[in-house]
Parts: sequence; structure tokens; C-alpha cells
Amino acid sequence: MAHSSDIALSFSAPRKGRATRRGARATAAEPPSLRDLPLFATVDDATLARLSLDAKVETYEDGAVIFRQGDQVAAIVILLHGFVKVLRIASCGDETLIGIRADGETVGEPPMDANEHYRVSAEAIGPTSVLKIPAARFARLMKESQSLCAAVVKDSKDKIAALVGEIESLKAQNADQRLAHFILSLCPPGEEQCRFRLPYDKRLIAARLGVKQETLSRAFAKLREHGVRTETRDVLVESVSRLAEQCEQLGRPARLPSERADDPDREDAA
Amino acid sequence: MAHSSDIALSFSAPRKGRATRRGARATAAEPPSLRDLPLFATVDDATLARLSLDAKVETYEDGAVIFRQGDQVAAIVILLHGFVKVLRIASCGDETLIGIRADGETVGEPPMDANEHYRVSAEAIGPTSVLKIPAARFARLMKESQSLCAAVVKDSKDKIAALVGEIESLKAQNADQRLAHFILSLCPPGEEQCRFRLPYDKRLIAARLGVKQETLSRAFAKLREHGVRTETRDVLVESVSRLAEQCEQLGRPARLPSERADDPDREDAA
DNA sequence: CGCCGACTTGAGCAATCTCAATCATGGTGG
DNA sequence: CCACCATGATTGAGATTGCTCAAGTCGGCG
Repeated sequence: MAHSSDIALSFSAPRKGRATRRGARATAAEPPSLRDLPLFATVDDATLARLSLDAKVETYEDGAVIFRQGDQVAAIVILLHGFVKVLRIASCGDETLIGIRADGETVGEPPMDANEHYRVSAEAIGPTSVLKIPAARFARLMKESQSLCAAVVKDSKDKIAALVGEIESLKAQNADQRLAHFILSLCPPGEEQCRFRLPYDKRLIAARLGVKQETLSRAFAKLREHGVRTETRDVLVESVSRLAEQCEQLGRPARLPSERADDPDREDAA
Repeated sequence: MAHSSDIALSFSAPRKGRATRRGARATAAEPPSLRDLPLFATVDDATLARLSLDAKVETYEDGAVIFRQGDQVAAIVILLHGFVKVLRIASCGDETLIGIRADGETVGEPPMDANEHYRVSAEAIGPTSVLKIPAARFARLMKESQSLCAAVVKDSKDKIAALVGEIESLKAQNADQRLAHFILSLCPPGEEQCRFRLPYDKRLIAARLGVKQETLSRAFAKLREHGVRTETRDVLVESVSRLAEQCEQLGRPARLPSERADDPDREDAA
């Protein structure tokens, strides 16, 4: 399933114009420019060079398993292109989606020594390419390079912040609110009206938000009243700021008992 | 709905007789032996000594705010004794419990530089004592000591694992199952039958499990059929292994259609 | 003794899930 | 070009879970 290739990252880091530039070799001095990856942005040159020595690019097809919960950690995995499902598998077989990683993010935890086990599984969503650096080497370098270690701390803190946000939304928001926040997170900043395509299918979005597909569909339907038009996979947000305001509103049981002096029932302000 | 209150856990932490041990001095040479704290167990002596210089102990009463979301990070906080609520406050004022920290755990994230802001609030549950080391010094030492940096990475990884588990249970388990798991986590390992006292009041347990108090109460009632007796705050688990087995069972819709030929009440089959 | 806060319990309601049917869409083969 | 299927998405109806509101119990403390 895994199509290894210690060369040829034909498309590695397409977000920037550079990166691939004339066949960036994997094991070569500069794989897909490690420096461009957020994790390595602040790492010292010497360490980066050494990391590059063992870095290799792998590509996966849709649905391919990148690593499996319980397996020994073989490498640190950094997503170059595509999306990756991170999920947790219970003893009874239930799979729970923990998160979805996008370009530049690390998948799973950076290994501190060569004897850890993955605590989650990772699976490609659509064709993806990842950068892998063997766990043993990475762990060794982390012991030697303060800047690498600090980078890992930073990465972990970001992850913790994201997970905390996730817990907050699961505990404190209903499906409609979670969807609204999700959509807002997809809107390019600074634009009042925007149109874009959902990054993955609705089944996945539902899992990401922690609801069933049908519930997501109904949530989309409800947001239609708040200026969110959808056509299969394309979304048009008529007013980002209005949607943001109405996020809290979506929480109450339809209408709030206080100060309802003048609104018998308020569908929308027309 | 803020509700910070002084919930008067008059009995808060009766498990140990000692608390602030006759005014443990702050800036003294050896606060409560940093070496004993999990975070510092593997830190080199020199760094530990330097950390000790600025470490000080502080005590809080029930309900006291230890730090507030949004404030600038002043220190790393390590819980010495008691329990601490970690919560997140939304713009609308909603407080969401993220977790509860116990002895030896860090509260909030270790600061990497002196200019961060807390992303959560922390509040004492019952009388607590914490160790504080100023953020600036801690951050500086983290840059200088590889072992300290590694310790922080380890701490973060543990936190991530805990948060991932939390998300898994919120997404994949119902209230009964979450309570069962919670109770199991309180059982001393290796004992088939056990009796203990809940670490904090049921309101907090409910928040921790992400349900309302009433729902928790009903969940306790349901577990009674599975060998979990409760008396206000004391719990008796008749069979730990049995409870563990029945965790999954608690998920299904009461009874599963398969292999249920002898179903006692079957009136709705008309 | 009586209040207060924590806990429990009941009844109705809201959100979400489940099951099932329908509909759109894209690809395939005839 | 169209019938046909597979998959994803939508929609409806009913069951279930958990929430809200409200009353009532229990235990400690002033």
C-alpha cells in the first residue's frame, strides 16, 4: 500500500511555488526542504542537515494505513500533501476519529526513543505524501539538539491546544454550533462573504464533528437559514460575521425565555 | 452561569492527613524535593538545583483561582497536593471543564518563553498546594538543559494521550460507559473487589464526564445493577473484572436482538 | 431545630441516533 | 446516448439518550 520512494517527490510541498524545484531528492542534502515544514522552521542548520539524511518521502493511496495503533513507532511522520485521518481503535473494534491532519502537520507523536508504540492509527484520505524520519535517529537528534527539542515542545503544545478546543466543543456545543465553527474555520480570513469547497466528504466531516451523517445533513439544513448555502460539496457563506454571531444563538432551545417581549417567534431578521 | 463559588468541600481531601506540612517555605533551598515530582524525575542535578532557586510553594483554598485564561503566563504550576480544575471559558461566559489535575501533575502548559498566555483557567478544588517556578526562568533553563526539555516533551505527550482518551470517550461512549470507566480508573489495580471514596463531589464528576448531575445520578443507579454500590461518596465495586466486561455492554440499546430468544418482556412485538 | 447544599428522583422535552426510503451524481457498459 | 449501478447525501419517522424543570430526600452545621 505504501509506495515508498526515497526520491521523486513529484509534488511534495505544493503550497509554495518552490519545494519540488528540479527533483528535490529525498536522501539528498535537501529533501523537500525540511526548512519549510513548520516543525523544523526553527531548528538549527546542522541538525536539519542530519535529519535530512534519513528523511524519505512516501506516498499513500486513499484509505491506506500509514501506521497502526499498537505498532512500534518506526518513524516520525509529517504530512506533506493531502489529509490524514487519526483514529483510535477500542478493544471492541470501534474506530473513533480523533482528528484530521493537513499539510505540514505531524501525524502521531514525535518519538522520544525507539521503543514506543503508536497510540492511534493513521490512514490516508485520498492520495497523500508524507515525510518520514526513522524514530531512532529522530530521538537521538532530539537529545542532541536543543532547538529540535524545543520545536517538538512547540508542536506538542499546539496539539494540546487543538485537543482542548476539541473537548470544549464536544462538551459545550451542539451539532449545529460545531458545524458553524467548522465552516468558519474554513473561511479565508478577512472576507465577509466567501465560497469554497469542503476539504473532504460529509461522512468524514460528520465523524470529525462527532455526529452521524444524517445529523450533519440536518445541521447543514439549519445553517441554510443563517446564510450558509451548500451544493453537495461547495459552500457559500453569505456573511461570515453574521454566522459567527449566531454561533451562540444556535445553542439555545430555539428561543430564550428572557427578554422575549417583542419577538413572538423570530425566524430571521429579513 | 459562572458559578465559581466556594462549594465548601468541607471534606475535600481527607485521604492524606498532611497538607501544607507546617508552612513549607517557598524560596528555601529544597522545596518539597523537586526530584520527587514526575516532571523532574529525569532532569539533571544542576538544572534541578537552579530550578529550586526560584521555586516556591503556594497554597489555595477551595475555589481559588490559580490562573486565568488569557492572563500572561507567570509561572509553571505543578500540583503538590489536592485537586485542580482546568477549565476553558468561552466568549459567552460558558465554563467547560477540560480536566482535573491531581498530585504531581503540571497545571497548564510549561511555558516556552515569557510571553505566552494561559489558554485555560485553573481553580483549586478544596485546599491545595502548588509549586511555582517563574516562567522566564523555566523557559531559560529549558533552552539550556536537554534533560529538562525532554521532560517537558514527555509531560506533553502524556497530556496528549490523556486528551485523546478523553475525546475518544466523549465521542464513542455514553454516560453509563464513561462513568464505568471512571470508576474503574479509581479502583486500585489487582483487586477484584474494592471500596473507596470518590475523590471529589458528584457535581464535579458529572462535569468531568460531560453530563449533568442528574444524568450522573441515574448512571450510578444503573451501575448498581452491575455490582457498583454507592453511599453518597463511598463506592463499593463488587467485581472489577465484571464491571470491565460490561462496559461495552452498557453501550447497546438495552438488549440486543441476537441470541435473545427467552426475552422476559416482549410486549411491543405486535 | 431548621436551613442549606448536595444528591436523588420523576416527568416532559429536546437533541441525536437508528432505520429506512428516496434522491442525486458519476462512472460503466451496452 | 442512455440504462443501470454504486456511493454519497437528503429526508422522514420513531426510538433513545440526555437535558430541563421541579420536587423531594438526606446529612451536616449554625
